[in-house]
Amino acid sequence: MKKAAKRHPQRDPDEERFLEEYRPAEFPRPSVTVDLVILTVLDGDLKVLLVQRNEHPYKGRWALPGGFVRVNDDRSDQGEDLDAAARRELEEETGLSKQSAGHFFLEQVKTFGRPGRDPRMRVISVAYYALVRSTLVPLIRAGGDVSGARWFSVAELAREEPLAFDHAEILEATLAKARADLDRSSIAFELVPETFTIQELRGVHEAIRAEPLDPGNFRKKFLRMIDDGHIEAARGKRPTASKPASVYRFARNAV
Amino acid sequence: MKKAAKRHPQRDPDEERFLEEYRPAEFPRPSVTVDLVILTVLDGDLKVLLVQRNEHPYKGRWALPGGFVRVNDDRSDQGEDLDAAARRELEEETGLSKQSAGHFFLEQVKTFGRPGRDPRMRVISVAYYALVRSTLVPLIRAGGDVSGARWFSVAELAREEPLAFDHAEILEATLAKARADLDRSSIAFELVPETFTIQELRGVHEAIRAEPLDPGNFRKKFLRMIDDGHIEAARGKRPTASKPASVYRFARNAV
DNA sequence: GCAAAAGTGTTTAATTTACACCCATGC
DNA sequence: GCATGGGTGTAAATTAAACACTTTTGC
Repeated sequence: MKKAAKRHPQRDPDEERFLEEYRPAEFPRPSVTVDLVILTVLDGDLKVLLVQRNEHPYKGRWALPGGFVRVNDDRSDQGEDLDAAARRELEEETGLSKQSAGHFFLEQVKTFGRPGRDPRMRVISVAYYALVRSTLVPLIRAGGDVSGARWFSVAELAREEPLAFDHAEILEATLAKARADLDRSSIAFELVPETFTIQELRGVHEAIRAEPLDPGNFRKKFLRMIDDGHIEAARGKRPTASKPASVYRFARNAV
Repeated sequence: MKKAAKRHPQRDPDEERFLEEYRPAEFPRPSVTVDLVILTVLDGDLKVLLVQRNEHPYKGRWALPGGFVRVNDDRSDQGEDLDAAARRELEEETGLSKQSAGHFFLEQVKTFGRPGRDPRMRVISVAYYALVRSTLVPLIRAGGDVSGARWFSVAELAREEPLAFDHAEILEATLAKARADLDRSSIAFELVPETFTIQELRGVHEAIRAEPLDPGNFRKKFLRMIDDGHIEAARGKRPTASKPASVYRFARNAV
């Protein structure tokens, strides 16, 4: 990150004067929020964290957690970055801090701004999705300062109660992106423990794609990832209902 | 589109009263703009439309076209949709109207909101990319009301003058998305004429991926798309430097 | 012993990649 | 006639998909 003062070292005096005298125009502005789709895979089931609204509008409905992006027009401090706002919301909502729980996967999905999506005022919302290891889930209920937060199975959500605002649409777009990212990026490793078995990783893939995968074929793909250096063997075995399984680790230093 | 009055038919009187009395909070709000990455393929070269800034900041630099999203807080009219704002900008910038030139491909890329990206004030910008057939390009110069607009070869841009704001970053993210979309979606057809030859389509792929493709192998993939019903033969031949080539058409009615 | 899941192998088809080569046309 | 690029074919390597089978554990 560059310091604010050094951001435009090449600025000429003419421009300097322009900016000193500049006053933001009086055009109406929208509110801007970040909405979070926080996902985890628990018992082979894809789950999303929702909060219940206790104010109008959509009072009583379940909604994605989110909040306003902190902004202002001071030249020396224009507020927080979008990513920072999302990360702040994530930590507030889960009660997990970067220190206590390592890094979180967090990525922008899309921005939603249909007029009328919030009846109170014009709100434009930047949607992010976060992936949380199921090993951290038990910590969340304890730490979260927002009561009325609950994990919902994504599969069951469809036929349960409708979500607030356009959050069903946001969730849908996020799932589509997550499914696409699954093949192209390493997001699956964000949802398994530090070390994991082949079947655990397969479970994550199955949960996100919402369809079963052939264990034998998945294994072959997995072994290929070992050859490519993306995955490496770890020590120990994982006890299962039957034969104990070998555990592996994601090789962060991609070849 | 639903009518505003019917948007929440289920709203209860309690909520109705809440909304009547609701006054938007006094939190600072950012300006929100849309920035457009307008792409075309001309002579096998990927090009982007830029405008020269004639005001501070970044006076004289080249920038992506863009503008403010029109918003307000009236319950009956909260302003225009993000997609609509992008489409309006596109039509203003190119001088092409939907009527005169058919539809345009236009899709959201990502939202950029780093503090300080605009030194005047806090600006959050939703980036879109548009694809324009090269057959329409000649119309653009004539119709565009913005003078100082020019097509730049994307390949050459890197070593030419730097862009205004964070527009180099926006362009980079857009190119990455376009390359990813190329395999998964039918964007290539947005950049060839209504009927096209195999080589013309290959030229588009090569321009976006910035690398040559084997003509024979590309042909096989092309023929497979015919088998799948995505492409169909069209009447006529296209004269070339040598043997005339068969022309095809994109089958909109995907099977 | 038996169920359950780990782990292995086989077969077929489809796809990718790297080529060589023929053929029709404009000049 | 000959260069140019359209159009065709071949062979190896990799990947996807379907499925049968063997092994090791807990109970």
